[in-house]
Amino acid sequence: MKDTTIDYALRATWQAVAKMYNEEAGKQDSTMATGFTLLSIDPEKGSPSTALGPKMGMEGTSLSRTLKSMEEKGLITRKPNPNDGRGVLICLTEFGKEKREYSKEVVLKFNDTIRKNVKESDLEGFFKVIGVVNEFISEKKIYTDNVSTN
Amino acid sequence: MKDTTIDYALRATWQAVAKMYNEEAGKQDSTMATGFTLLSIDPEKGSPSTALGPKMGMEGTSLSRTLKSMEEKGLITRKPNPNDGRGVLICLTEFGKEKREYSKEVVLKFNDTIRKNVKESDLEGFFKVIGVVNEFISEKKIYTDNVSTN
DNA sequence: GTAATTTACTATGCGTGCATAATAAAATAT
DNA sequence: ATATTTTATTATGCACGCATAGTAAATTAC
Repeated sequence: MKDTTIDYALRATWQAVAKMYNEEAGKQDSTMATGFTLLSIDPEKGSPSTALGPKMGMEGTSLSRTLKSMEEKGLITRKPNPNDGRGVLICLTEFGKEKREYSKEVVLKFNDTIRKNVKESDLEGFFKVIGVVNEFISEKKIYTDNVSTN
Repeated sequence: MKDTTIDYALRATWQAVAKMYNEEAGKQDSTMATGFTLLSIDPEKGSPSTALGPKMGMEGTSLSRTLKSMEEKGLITRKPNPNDGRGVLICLTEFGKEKREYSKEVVLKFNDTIRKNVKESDLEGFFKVIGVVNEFISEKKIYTDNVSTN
Protein backbone atom coordinates (compact mmCIF):
# COMPACT_ATOMS: atom_id res chain seq x y z
CA MET A 1 0.00 0.00 0.00
CA LYS A 2 3.03 2.21 0.27
CA ASP A 3 4.37 4.32 -2.56
CA THR A 4 7.08 1.78 -3.08
CA THR A 5 4.93 -1.22 -3.79
CA ILE A 6 4.68 -2.20 -7.40
CA ASP A 7 0.94 -2.77 -7.34
CA TYR A 8 0.23 0.60 -5.77
CA ALA A 9 2.49 2.34 -8.26
CA LEU A 10 0.69 0.73 -11.17
CA ARG A 11 -2.72 1.41 -9.76
CA ALA A 12 -2.22 5.01 -8.74
CA THR A 13 -0.31 5.90 -11.87
CA TRP A 14 -2.71 4.31 -14.30
CA GLN A 15 -5.62 5.96 -12.54
CA ALA A 16 -3.93 9.32 -12.81
CA VAL A 17 -3.30 8.80 -16.52
CA ALA A 18 -6.87 7.62 -17.05
CA LYS A 19 -8.25 10.64 -15.25
CA MET A 20 -6.12 12.96 -17.36
CA TYR A 21 -7.09 11.21 -20.57
CA ASN A 22 -10.73 11.40 -19.61
CA GLU A 23 -10.39 15.10 -18.95
CA GLU A 24 -8.81 15.67 -22.34
CA ALA A 25 -11.44 13.52 -24.02
CA GLY A 26 -14.13 15.36 -22.10
CA LYS A 27 -13.12 18.60 -23.79
CA GLN A 28 -14.41 16.99 -26.98
CA ASP A 29 -17.45 15.44 -25.31
CA SER A 30 -15.79 12.05 -25.48
CA THR A 31 -14.21 9.49 -23.17
CA MET A 32 -10.90 7.72 -22.91
CA ALA A 33 -12.26 4.37 -24.05
CA THR A 34 -13.87 6.02 -27.05
CA GLY A 35 -10.55 7.64 -27.90
CA PHE A 36 -8.67 4.36 -27.69
CA THR A 37 -11.29 2.70 -29.85
CA LEU A 38 -11.06 5.43 -32.47
CA LEU A 39 -7.32 4.90 -32.59
CA SER A 40 -7.72 1.17 -33.07
CA ILE A 41 -9.96 1.47 -36.10
CA ASP A 42 -8.36 1.55 -39.53
CA PRO A 43 -9.57 4.92 -40.82
CA GLU A 44 -9.41 3.80 -44.44
CA LYS A 45 -10.75 0.28 -44.57
CA GLY A 46 -12.50 -0.01 -41.25
CA SER A 47 -11.76 -2.87 -38.88
CA PRO A 48 -13.57 -6.07 -37.98
CA SER A 49 -14.68 -5.63 -34.41
CA THR A 50 -12.76 -8.77 -33.46
CA ALA A 51 -9.54 -6.96 -34.28
CA LEU A 52 -10.20 -4.06 -31.93
CA GLY A 53 -10.33 -5.82 -28.58
CA PRO A 54 -6.90 -7.44 -28.74
CA LYS A 55 -5.37 -4.31 -30.21
CA MET A 56 -6.48 -2.08 -27.39
CA GLY A 57 -6.67 -4.57 -24.56
CA MET A 58 -10.41 -4.54 -24.14
CA GLU A 59 -12.78 -7.46 -23.81
CA GLY A 60 -15.31 -7.94 -26.58
CA THR A 61 -18.09 -7.42 -24.10
CA SER A 62 -16.78 -4.06 -22.93
CA LEU A 63 -16.11 -3.03 -26.48
CA SER A 64 -19.64 -3.81 -27.51
CA ARG A 65 -21.01 -1.19 -25.17
CA THR A 66 -18.49 1.42 -26.22
CA LEU A 67 -19.21 0.79 -29.89
CA LYS A 68 -22.91 1.18 -29.23
CA SER A 69 -22.43 4.61 -27.73
CA MET A 70 -19.99 5.56 -30.47
CA GLU A 71 -22.55 4.63 -33.06
CA GLU A 72 -25.16 6.73 -31.29
CA LYS A 73 -22.75 9.67 -31.31
CA GLY A 74 -22.18 9.28 -35.03
CA LEU A 75 -18.52 8.35 -34.75
CA ILE A 76 -18.77 4.96 -36.42
CA THR A 77 -21.01 2.89 -38.62
CA ARG A 78 -21.30 -0.87 -38.70
CA LYS A 79 -21.22 -2.70 -41.99
CA PRO A 80 -21.69 -6.42 -42.46
CA ASN A 81 -18.34 -8.12 -42.78
CA PRO A 82 -18.31 -9.59 -46.31
CA ASN A 83 -15.98 -12.36 -45.13
CA ASP A 84 -17.99 -13.45 -42.11
CA GLY A 85 -21.72 -13.25 -41.67
CA ARG A 86 -21.36 -13.24 -37.88
CA GLY A 87 -18.94 -10.38 -37.87
CA VAL A 88 -19.21 -6.65 -38.27
CA LEU A 89 -16.92 -4.15 -39.92
CA ILE A 90 -16.49 -0.98 -37.87
CA CYS A 91 -15.98 2.08 -40.04
CA LEU A 92 -15.26 5.67 -39.07
CA THR A 93 -17.57 8.43 -40.17
CA GLU A 94 -16.01 11.74 -41.22
CA PHE A 95 -16.81 12.98 -37.74
CA GLY A 96 -15.10 9.92 -36.31
CA LYS A 97 -12.01 10.58 -38.40
CA GLU A 98 -11.77 14.09 -37.04
CA LYS A 99 -12.04 12.91 -33.47
CA ARG A 100 -9.50 10.22 -34.16
CA GLU A 101 -6.91 12.86 -34.96
CA TYR A 102 -7.55 14.57 -31.67
CA SER A 103 -7.16 11.32 -29.73
CA LYS A 104 -3.95 10.65 -31.56
CA GLU A 105 -2.50 13.96 -30.50
CA VAL A 106 -3.47 13.43 -26.88
CA VAL A 107 -1.85 10.01 -26.72
CA LEU A 108 1.24 11.01 -28.64
CA LYS A 109 1.79 14.06 -26.55
CA PHE A 110 1.66 12.11 -23.32
CA ASN A 111 4.05 9.41 -24.48
CA ASP A 112 6.46 11.81 -26.13
CA THR A 113 6.57 14.06 -23.11
CA ILE A 114 7.35 11.26 -20.71
CA ARG A 115 9.91 9.70 -23.02
CA LYS A 116 11.72 13.00 -23.38
CA ASN A 117 11.91 13.37 -19.64
CA VAL A 118 13.20 10.00 -18.52
CA LYS A 119 16.51 8.35 -19.15
CA GLU A 120 16.56 5.64 -21.75
CA SER A 121 17.95 3.21 -19.20
CA ASP A 122 15.12 3.94 -16.80
CA LEU A 123 12.59 3.36 -19.54
CA GLU A 124 14.20 0.02 -20.26
CA GLY A 125 13.92 -0.89 -16.59
CA PHE A 126 10.30 0.18 -16.64
CA PHE A 127 9.46 -2.08 -19.55
CA LYS A 128 11.46 -4.93 -18.07
CA VAL A 129 9.40 -4.80 -14.88
CA ILE A 130 6.20 -4.45 -16.88
CA GLY A 131 7.24 -7.49 -18.87
CA VAL A 132 7.94 -9.58 -15.79
CA VAL A 133 4.62 -8.64 -14.19
CA ASN A 134 2.70 -9.59 -17.29
CA GLU A 135 4.64 -12.80 -17.73
CA PHE A 136 4.10 -13.89 -14.16
CA ILE A 137 0.41 -13.13 -14.30
CA SER A 138 -0.31 -14.70 -17.67
CA GLU A 139 1.62 -17.81 -16.73
CA LYS A 140 0.02 -17.92 -13.29
CA LYS A 141 3.33 -18.11 -11.53
CA ILE A 142 2.37 -16.16 -8.46
CA TYR A 143 -0.31 -17.88 -6.42
CA THR A 144 0.53 -21.45 -7.24
CA ASP A 145 3.56 -22.01 -5.05
CA ASN A 146 5.85 -22.94 -7.89
CA VAL A 147 7.87 -19.82 -7.29
CA SER A 148 9.69 -19.15 -4.08
CA THR A 149 8.88 -15.89 -2.38
CA ASN A 150 11.12 -16.39 0.62
CA MET B 1 -1.56 1.67 -28.58
CA LYS B 2 1.43 -0.55 -29.15
CA ASP B 3 3.10 -2.66 -26.51
CA THR B 4 5.84 -0.10 -26.30
CA THR B 5 3.78 2.90 -25.35
CA ILE B 6 3.92 3.88 -21.73
CA ASP B 7 0.20 4.43 -21.40
CA TYR B 8 -0.67 1.07 -22.88
CA ALA B 9 1.85 -0.68 -20.66
CA LEU B 10 0.36 0.93 -17.56
CA ARG B 11 -3.17 0.24 -18.60
CA ALA B 12 -2.77 -3.36 -19.67
CA THR B 13 -0.55 -4.24 -16.75
CA TRP B 14 -2.68 -2.66 -14.10
CA GLN B 15 -5.75 -4.31 -15.52
CA ALA B 16 -4.02 -7.68 -15.43
CA VAL B 17 -3.02 -7.15 -11.82
CA ALA B 18 -6.51 -6.00 -10.92
CA LYS B 19 -8.06 -9.03 -12.55
CA MET B 20 -5.72 -11.33 -10.68
CA TYR B 21 -6.35 -9.58 -7.37
CA ASN B 22 -10.08 -9.79 -7.93
CA GLU B 23 -9.78 -13.49 -8.63
CA GLU B 24 -7.85 -14.03 -5.41
CA ALA B 25 -10.31 -11.90 -3.48
CA GLY B 26 -13.18 -13.76 -5.10
CA LYS B 27 -11.97 -16.99 -3.52
CA GLN B 28 -12.92 -15.38 -0.22
CA ASP B 29 -16.12 -13.87 -1.55
CA SER B 30 -14.48 -10.47 -1.56
CA THR B 31 -13.19 -7.89 -4.03
CA MET B 32 -9.94 -6.08 -4.65
CA ALA B 33 -11.18 -2.74 -3.37
CA THR B 34 -12.46 -4.40 -0.21
CA GLY B 35 -9.05 -6.01 0.29
CA PHE B 36 -7.23 -2.72 -0.13
CA THR B 37 -9.61 -1.07 2.27
CA LEU B 38 -9.09 -3.78 4.87
CA LEU B 39 -5.35 -3.23 4.60
CA SER B 40 -5.74 0.50 5.10
CA ILE B 41 -7.63 0.20 8.37
CA ASP B 42 -5.68 0.13 11.59
CA PRO B 43 -6.73 -3.23 13.03
CA GLU B 44 -6.19 -2.08 16.61
CA LYS B 45 -7.53 1.42 16.86
CA GLY B 46 -9.64 1.70 13.75
CA SER B 47 -9.17 4.54 11.29
CA PRO B 48 -11.09 7.73 10.58
CA SER B 49 -12.57 7.27 7.14
CA THR B 50 -10.77 10.40 5.98
CA ALA B 51 -7.47 8.60 6.47
CA LEU B 52 -8.35 5.70 4.21
CA GLY B 53 -8.85 7.43 0.89
CA PRO B 54 -5.45 9.08 0.68
CA LYS B 55 -3.73 5.95 1.99
CA MET B 56 -5.12 3.72 -0.70
CA GLY B 57 -5.60 6.21 -3.52
CA MET B 58 -9.37 6.19 -3.53
CA GLU B 59 -11.77 9.09 -3.56
CA GLY B 60 -14.00 9.51 -0.55
CA THR B 61 -17.03 9.01 -2.72
CA SER B 62 -15.82 5.65 -4.03
CA LEU B 63 -14.78 4.62 -0.59
CA SER B 64 -18.20 5.37 0.83
CA ARG B 65 -19.78 2.75 -1.37
CA THR B 66 -17.14 0.16 -0.57
CA LEU B 67 -17.49 0.81 3.15
CA LYS B 68 -21.23 0.38 2.90
CA SER B 69 -20.89 -3.06 1.36
CA MET B 70 -18.17 -3.97 3.83
CA GLU B 71 -20.46 -3.05 6.68
CA GLU B 72 -23.22 -5.19 5.19
CA LYS B 73 -20.81 -8.11 4.97
CA GLY B 74 -19.85 -7.69 8.60
CA LEU B 75 -16.24 -6.74 7.94
CA ILE B 76 -16.37 -3.35 9.61
CA THR B 77 -18.36 -1.29 12.05
CA ARG B 78 -18.67 2.48 12.15
CA LYS B 79 -18.25 4.32 15.39
CA PRO B 80 -18.69 8.04 15.90
CA ASN B 81 -15.34 9.76 15.88
CA PRO B 82 -14.92 11.24 19.35
CA ASN B 83 -12.72 14.00 17.94
CA ASP B 84 -15.03 15.10 15.15
CA GLY B 85 -18.80 14.88 15.14
CA ARG B 86 -18.84 14.85 11.34
CA GLY B 87 -16.43 11.99 11.06
CA VAL B 88 -16.67 8.27 11.50
CA LEU B 89 -14.20 5.79 12.88
CA ILE B 90 -13.97 2.62 10.80
CA CYS B 91 -13.21 -0.43 12.92
CA LEU B 92 -12.56 -4.01 11.88
CA THR B 93 -14.72 -6.79 13.23
CA GLU B 94 -13.04 -10.08 14.11
CA PHE B 95 -14.20 -11.34 10.74
CA GLY B 96 -12.65 -8.28 9.12
CA LYS B 97 -9.37 -8.91 10.88
CA GLU B 98 -9.25 -12.42 9.50
CA LYS B 99 -9.90 -11.25 5.98
CA ARG B 100 -7.32 -8.55 6.38
CA GLU B 101 -4.65 -11.19 6.91
CA TYR B 102 -5.63 -12.90 3.71
CA SER B 103 -5.46 -9.65 1.73
CA LYS B 104 -2.09 -8.96 3.22
CA GLU B 105 -0.74 -12.28 2.01
CA VAL B 106 -2.09 -11.76 -1.48
CA VAL B 107 -0.51 -8.34 -1.82
CA LEU B 108 2.78 -9.32 -0.23
CA LYS B 109 3.12 -12.38 -2.38
CA PHE B 110 2.64 -10.43 -5.57
CA ASN B 111 5.11 -7.72 -4.68
CA ASP B 112 7.69 -10.11 -3.29
CA THR B 113 7.49 -12.37 -6.30
CA ILE B 114 8.01 -9.57 -8.77
CA ARG B 115 10.80 -8.00 -6.75
CA LYS B 116 12.64 -11.28 -6.58
CA ASN B 117 12.44 -11.66 -10.32
CA VAL B 118 13.60 -8.29 -11.58
CA LYS B 119 16.95 -6.63 -11.29
CA GLU B 120 17.28 -3.90 -8.71
CA SER B 121 18.37 -1.47 -11.41
CA ASP B 122 15.29 -2.23 -13.49
CA LEU B 123 13.08 -1.65 -10.51
CA GLU B 124 14.74 1.70 -9.96
CA GLY B 125 14.06 2.60 -13.57
CA PHE B 126 10.47 1.51 -13.13
CA PHE B 127 9.93 3.78 -10.14
CA LYS B 128 11.77 6.64 -11.84
CA VAL B 129 9.39 6.49 -14.79
CA ILE B 130 6.40 6.14 -12.46
CA GLY B 131 7.64 9.19 -10.60
CA VAL B 132 8.00 11.27 -13.73
CA VAL B 133 4.54 10.31 -14.96
CA ASN B 134 2.94 11.28 -11.67
CA GLU B 135 4.92 14.47 -11.43
CA PHE B 136 4.00 15.58 -14.94
CA ILE B 137 0.36 14.79 -14.39
CA SER B 138 -0.02 16.36 -10.98
CA GLU B 139 1.80 19.47 -12.10
CA LYS B 140 -0.17 19.57 -15.35
CA LYS B 141 2.94 19.78 -17.46
CA ILE B 142 1.67 17.83 -20.41
CA TYR B 143 -1.22 19.53 -22.16
CA THR B 144 -0.34 23.10 -21.42
CA ASP B 145 2.45 23.66 -23.92
CA ASN B 146 5.02 24.57 -21.33
CA VAL B 147 6.96 21.42 -22.13
CA SER B 148 8.49 20.76 -25.46
CA THR B 149 7.44 17.55 -27.12
CA ASN B 150 9.41 18.03 -30.32
C1' DG C 1 -26.70 -32.90 -45.05
C1' DT C 2 -27.59 -32.88 -40.23
C1' DA C 3 -25.67 -32.37 -35.50
C1' DA C 4 -22.27 -30.59 -32.45
C1' DT C 5 -18.93 -27.22 -31.65
C1' DT C 6 -16.81 -22.95 -32.14
C1' DT C 7 -16.89 -18.11 -32.97
C1' DA C 8 -18.79 -13.29 -33.13
C1' DC C 9 -21.30 -10.72 -31.14
C1' DT C 10 -25.05 -8.55 -27.70
C1' DA C 11 -27.40 -7.88 -23.25
C1' DT C 12 -27.26 -7.44 -18.44
C1' DG C 13 -25.62 -7.12 -13.72
C1' DC C 14 -21.92 -6.08 -10.40
C1' DG C 15 -17.95 -3.51 -8.71
C1' DT C 16 -15.58 0.62 -8.80
C1' DG C 17 -13.65 5.28 -10.34
C1' DC C 18 -15.12 9.85 -11.08
C1' DA C 19 -18.24 14.00 -11.02
C1' DT C 20 -21.80 16.43 -8.98
C1' DA C 21 -24.88 17.54 -5.47
C1' DA C 22 -26.90 17.31 -0.91
C1' DT C 23 -26.63 17.22 4.24
C1' DA C 24 -24.68 17.96 8.62
C1' DA C 25 -21.24 19.27 11.69
C1' DA C 26 -17.09 21.82 12.57
C1' DA C 27 -14.35 25.98 12.15
C1' DT C 28 -13.94 30.79 11.17
C1' DA C 29 -15.33 35.54 10.75
C1' DT C 30 -17.75 39.21 12.44
C1' DA D 1 -23.72 34.51 19.25
C1' DT D 2 -24.81 34.41 14.50
C1' DA D 3 -23.46 33.99 9.62
C1' DT D 4 -20.23 32.13 6.41
C1' DT D 5 -17.11 28.81 4.97
C1' DT D 6 -14.93 24.51 5.18
C1' DT D 7 -14.93 19.66 5.94
C1' DA D 8 -16.84 14.80 6.38
C1' DT D 9 -19.88 11.90 4.53
C1' DT D 10 -23.50 10.00 1.67
C1' DA D 11 -26.33 9.58 -2.58
C1' DT D 12 -26.69 9.22 -7.40
C1' DG D 13 -25.54 8.89 -12.22
C1' DC D 14 -22.25 7.81 -15.93
C1' DA D 15 -18.35 5.14 -17.87
C1' DC D 16 -16.14 0.97 -18.14
C1' DG D 17 -13.88 -3.70 -16.87
C1' DC D 18 -15.36 -8.22 -16.02
C1' DA D 19 -18.49 -12.33 -15.69
C1' DT D 20 -22.26 -14.75 -17.28
C1' DA D 21 -25.62 -15.93 -20.46
C1' DG D 22 -27.92 -15.80 -24.73
C1' DT D 23 -28.33 -15.57 -30.07
C1' DA D 24 -26.81 -16.31 -34.63
C1' DA D 25 -23.66 -17.65 -38.04
C1' DA D 26 -19.75 -20.41 -39.41
C1' DT D 27 -17.04 -24.57 -38.93
C1' DT D 28 -16.42 -29.40 -37.95
C1' DA D 29 -17.55 -33.99 -37.43
C1' DC D 30 -20.21 -37.70 -38.84
